[in-house]
Amino acid sequence: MKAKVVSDLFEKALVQMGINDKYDFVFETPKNPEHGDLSTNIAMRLAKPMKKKPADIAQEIIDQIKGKSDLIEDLTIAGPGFINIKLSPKVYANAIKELYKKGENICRQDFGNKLKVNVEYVSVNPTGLLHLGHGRNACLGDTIANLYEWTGHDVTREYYFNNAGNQMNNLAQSVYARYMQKIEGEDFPFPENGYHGEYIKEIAEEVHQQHGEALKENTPENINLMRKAGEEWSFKRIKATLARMSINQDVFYNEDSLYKEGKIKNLLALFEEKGLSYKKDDATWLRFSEMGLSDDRVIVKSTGEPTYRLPDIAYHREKFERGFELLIDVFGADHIATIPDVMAAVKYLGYDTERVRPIIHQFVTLMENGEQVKMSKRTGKSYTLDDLLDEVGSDVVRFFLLMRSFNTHLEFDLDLAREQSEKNPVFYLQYANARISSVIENAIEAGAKLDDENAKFELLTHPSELNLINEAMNVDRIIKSATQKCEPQVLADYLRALASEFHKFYHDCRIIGVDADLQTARLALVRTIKHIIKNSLTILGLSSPERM
RNA sequence: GGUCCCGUAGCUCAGGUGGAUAGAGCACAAGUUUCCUAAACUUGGUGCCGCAGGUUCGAAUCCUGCCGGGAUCACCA
Repeated sequence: MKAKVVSDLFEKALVQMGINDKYDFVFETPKNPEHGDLSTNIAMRLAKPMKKKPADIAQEIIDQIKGKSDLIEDLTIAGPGFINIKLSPKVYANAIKELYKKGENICRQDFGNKLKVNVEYVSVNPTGLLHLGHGRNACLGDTIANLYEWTGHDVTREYYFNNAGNQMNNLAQSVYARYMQKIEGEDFPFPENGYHGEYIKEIAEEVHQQHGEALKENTPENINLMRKAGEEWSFKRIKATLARMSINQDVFYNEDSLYKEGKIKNLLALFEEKGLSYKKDDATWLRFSEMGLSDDRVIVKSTGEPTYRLPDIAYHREKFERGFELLIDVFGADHIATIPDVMAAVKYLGYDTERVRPIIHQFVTLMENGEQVKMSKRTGKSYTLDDLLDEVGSDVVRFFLLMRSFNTHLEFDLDLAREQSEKNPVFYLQYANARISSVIENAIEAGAKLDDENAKFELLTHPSELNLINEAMNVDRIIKSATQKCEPQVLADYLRALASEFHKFYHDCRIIGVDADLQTARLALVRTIKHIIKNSLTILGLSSPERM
């Protein structure tokens, strides 16, 4: 935003100097405020092609620009050849006015051009409850979807699940065993690789309540009932847990429909037709070795069942066929190995892999008193996402899961999360919003009028005001960057910086009761800040309480 | 062994396309409120940026090799 103000001037200056080629140079905000509001490395970039000293080039540029714009107060040469630019306060006044006009639309952008985006996340099979890692996946996916929505994309939130196959059999047999143990005692054998979670007992209990002892025989029909019961029980709770974090997906895509609708068959036929698959040892193999990967892999087992790769590939193809132009897949680090296979196959099928964006997030560990927590103290069972939501609430869970870059291992500090005080970073943000609400309320009571597009923003000259405006000016860049990087952490970090500038401003500058014009300008400023904070919190999926 | 992620302050982590004196939160210490919410603000300091080379005016950032931690490498999903 700031750079826009000066870049034209610089480009004109270069033309004046007879430099018409494009060179790579940047404007940036110096870390050290003594270096001005903006600085550019242009002179250093030109030193080599022009065969002159950076300082001399810088001086030439400065001579060209100086005095030509009332937006620039001063230009100086510093360090190895930087040009430091001191902007006139007018730049900030213009900027905050522009932001103020956006009102509640302030975090919205439209660079998405209605691109059809599919964000797939959570996607756990209905065999149990959600845990912390799933929580990270869910919050990431949901927030990425929010970001894309706010930037003008046409977003579909999707959940892909599989309620067939080995794991579901396993679930069914586990429920059956618990059911039988209930009737015949603890000696009834439990399947070796069964699901040991306590929740299986709950499911068995429900089955028992509903059917009594009628399902004692290990028949396919009865096992199928167990499976259904387990699936429904799990899905109900998964959805409920997600809803507690305000996560509601649009499409629940069942892997099974790929079979029912012949998508798997079609794909197999296509692979065969293209000579990409072959039979060996009764299995069907895909020639990944011809797609740039090292080894061929089985896609249909000798038993006739496909491996996970086949439906995964078919599913991606299906998403493209449904018209999506960008596929974002949110996976945990344990899925890392499947991605190259899918990508290679998708590419070979003629789709643009640039349009597939796998987001692999690292694991989460829950820490308490410096030690890893695996079991819930209260229940003695393994720690679920619901347990965490019970303890600290959705806002804290979401923020903690989002405040770190997805590709670093995340330590969830339970002690800090439990802290209902200023130590908790979530409250720091929400408090800024609540403070502004309160000020606005008081201002209205005192008879201040709020809707003033003609507010005299040029009166905002206190360093704390300028710093706050300066931070607010970054909002578009941040939202865009967070979206393109699929990195909510960028926004979370920005929000903290913005809240910090706000709190400093609040401390230094009174709003109500100062000179009328200044009061109007400051009210307009804090309302703008409030919109940014509130919208950012919304994008992150957090609430913005008006009072705290 | 191959592939991916990570290694930055006591701890947890940031570090837009390479830039000037590497930052924040927490923890620790001291202070600020007759005045719009003190869940706030102010002050205090610590870094072989894992190691070693390379690229260049300039590297925490890019390249190569190594070391350490995590994940993953099925006719399991």
